[in-house]
Amino acid sequence: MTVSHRTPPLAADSVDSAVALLRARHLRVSAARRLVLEALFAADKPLTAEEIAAGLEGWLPSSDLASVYRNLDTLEEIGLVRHFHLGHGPGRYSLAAASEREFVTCEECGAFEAVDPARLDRVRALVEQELGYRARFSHFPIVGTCAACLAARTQEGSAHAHP
Amino acid sequence: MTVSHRTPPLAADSVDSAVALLRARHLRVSAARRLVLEALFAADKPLTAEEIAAGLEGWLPSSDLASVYRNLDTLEEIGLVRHFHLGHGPGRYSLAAASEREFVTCEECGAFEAVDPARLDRVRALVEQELGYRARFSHFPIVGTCAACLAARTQEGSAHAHP
DNA sequence: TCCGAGGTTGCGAATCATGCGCAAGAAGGA
DNA sequence: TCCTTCTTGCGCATGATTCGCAACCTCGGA
Repeated sequence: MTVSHRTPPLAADSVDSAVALLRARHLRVSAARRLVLEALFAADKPLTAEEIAAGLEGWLPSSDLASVYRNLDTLEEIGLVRHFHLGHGPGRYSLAAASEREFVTCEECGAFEAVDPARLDRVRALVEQELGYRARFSHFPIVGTCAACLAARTQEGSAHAHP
Repeated sequence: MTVSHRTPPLAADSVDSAVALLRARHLRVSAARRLVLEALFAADKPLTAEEIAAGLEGWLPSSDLASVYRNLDTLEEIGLVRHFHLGHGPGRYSLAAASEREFVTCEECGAFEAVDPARLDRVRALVEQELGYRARFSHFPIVGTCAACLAARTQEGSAHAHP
C-alpha cells in the first residue's frame, strides 16, 4: 500500500480488540499478523515496516519483511492502520487514531509531529480559497522548517554576520 | 540529488545562455550536459530523468540515465534546475524560474500546478502561527484534491444518494 | 476431534528510482 | 597540439516495496 487510504478509521484499544475486529471481518489471525499488531500497540511512534519486521530491536520475535508489508496493507484496508511518508525514506505506519491525524515535518532535522486536523482547518480553507484544492496532510505532510531549526538559522546568521 | 536545494535560482532564457552560465562556472559543456538542457528548454512541463534520457520520445538523441541524473544534479547545484516530488513516482525536474515556485497536486487524478510562492504567503503565515513550522512547498507539494475531482466526488455522491 | 478449503507465510527474485565505481573518452586552457 | 581533469557509459549496488509460488496454518463444518 504505497497509495493513500480512504477507509474510515477503526480504533482499537488493545491487540485483543483489534484481533476481534479482524475476526469480525473473516480475516485470519496468524502469528505474523498478530505480531504486526503487537508492534504497533507497543510503539509510541509511527514505525517503519523494517522496524516491525525486526521485532522492535528484540522486544518481539522478528518476522518476514514481505509479510509485514502485506499485513500492514490489509490492516490499513480495514482502517486499523494508517501510514504516511516523511520526505524521502521509508513509510511510517501507526494504529489509526479515533480521529484522523495530519503531519508536519522539518526538512532540516527530520522531526515530525502529528496534529489534529481541526488545527489545520483554517489553513485548509485558505488553500482551497486560493488554489481550489482541498488539502489533506495525512498521507503527505506539510514540509518545512521547525521552530528550533528556524531559531538556529537566525543564530547562525547573526554569529558570523558579515554578508 | 534526492535532497532539497538551497542555491539561489539562476534563470536562463535559452540553451545558449545556460551554456554561458556553465562556462562562467568552469563547468564543461559536454554533449550529454547540453542534451539535458535542451530537453528542459524544449519541455513545457517538469520532466523525469527517464523522459530526458529517452530524448523526449525521439525528439532528441537518447542518453545515459545515470549521466542524466548526474547532470541534473550539477545543474541543480548551480541553481539552473529545480526538482520536486509528486507523491510517489519519480522526481520531476525543470528549469529554475526567476522566482522560486511551489506546487500543489491532486492525489486523485495526479494533476499538479506550479504556483507563485506569494500566493501561499498567507497559508505559510497561518501554518507558522498554528504549528511553529515555516512551510515550503517547492520540494514537496501540497497534496489534496483538485476542484474537478472535488466536483466529481459530490456529483457521484448525489447520483446514488442513499446513505 | 479430525478435515478440507483457501487465506497466509516465507523465501527469493523482480521492480523502480537513484547512486556509485571505474576505465575510457572528451573539453578546454597552456 | 598536449595534457590535465572533468564527464561519460556501463554495470552493478542500494533502499523501499512488491510479486510468484509452494508449503503451511486457520477456522468453520462434519
